[in-house]
Amino acid sequence: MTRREQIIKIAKIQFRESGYLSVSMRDLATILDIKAASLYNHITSKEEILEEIIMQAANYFTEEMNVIKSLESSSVDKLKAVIDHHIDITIRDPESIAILNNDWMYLEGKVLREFLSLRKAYEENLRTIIMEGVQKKEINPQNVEIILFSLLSTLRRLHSWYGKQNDLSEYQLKEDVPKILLNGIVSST
Amino acid sequence: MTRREQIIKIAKIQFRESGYLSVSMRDLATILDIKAASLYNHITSKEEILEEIIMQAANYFTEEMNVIKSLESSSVDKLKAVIDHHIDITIRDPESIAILNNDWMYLEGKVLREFLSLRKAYEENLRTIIMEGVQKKEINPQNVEIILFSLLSTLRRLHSWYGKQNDLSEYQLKEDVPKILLNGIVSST
DNA sequence: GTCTATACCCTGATAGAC
DNA sequence: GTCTATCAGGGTATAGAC
Repeated sequence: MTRREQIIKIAKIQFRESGYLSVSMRDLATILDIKAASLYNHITSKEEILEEIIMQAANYFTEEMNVIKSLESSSVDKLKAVIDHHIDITIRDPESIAILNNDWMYLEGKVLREFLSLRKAYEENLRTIIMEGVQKKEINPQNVEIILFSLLSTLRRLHSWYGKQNDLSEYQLKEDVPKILLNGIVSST
Repeated sequence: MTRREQIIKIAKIQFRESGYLSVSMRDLATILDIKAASLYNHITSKEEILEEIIMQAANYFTEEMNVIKSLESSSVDKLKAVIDHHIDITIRDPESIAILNNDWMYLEGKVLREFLSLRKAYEENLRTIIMEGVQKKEINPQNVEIILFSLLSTLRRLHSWYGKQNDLSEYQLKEDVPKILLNGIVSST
């Protein structure tokens, strides 16, 4: 692992734990047992670290959404694929997901605009899936925006309930989250 | 309105917009058209402002939960009451809710411990309501932790979809959010 | 109650020796 | 590639005049 990769690995852990603004370059350097100035031989700025972490995750979401869009499945199966994908990436890389969701607003300029564009496109694609499901009567004819909001709110916070102590297990996430999101809570009998 | 109340009112708006750490005392002072030093005649520290905003909201949640606990209703009606209450307070005071959910980790010492204690008790009470609902077969026999997580994730992010432009309306929140959270998305016909 | 002036600390980042 | 030394700027907060 290169020094650069080490820096980003440590930054992921620290940013997730304390937030981007609360972690200083000196903090990162101390953990790596070097001086803060030495970090700048491997990265050009603190923000560059944030950009790399967030945009890598954002691009991954975009790619997966493009795959799901082109599936020839029912709308509910597409929704299920979106949910499964969120769960998978949350289990595999909870730090990146936490940072993407908590600290994206500290991106600047062109990168911020690019991030917002990807995010908007992702939401728009998910909205389309839901709308088609309503049209085909696979999905209850309720407010599409609320369904979108409720789904994304839960999926985007998965990281905060996974990967620490006495939290949800991988099995629980994969088995029960899709059921509850799609089928609801209240018994229909 | 006293100067102190003015300071807290401005702080609520700014903290919600930019985050606690990104708003400086100089920022608050500039908006009030005074110098930063003058703020300290009305408050003792920046953190005191945060504490007042968050603990007021947290105590309010606690009081409401105590009312709901003692209702003689079905578990589903209690859940509905919890959801309605979140929606009401989000509509009435979105700034406080946003700050509570985004910036509670910047509380320190005794106040932080008090906050975490209230939060834990709130979750425990909600967990009990869900468990009783499962026992009485009002609620689907699925993982209680997942139901709790999914519900709280959505309710705690309501503020981010309300109160800016082209977002959810008050009517949409009150009408559709409870339905979707309780009854799910997928058509059961 | 507000001001000016300032103390003190921490931040991201750079220059240049080794 | 890491170091020491340092800079410029921003942060919270205080002292004391008015």
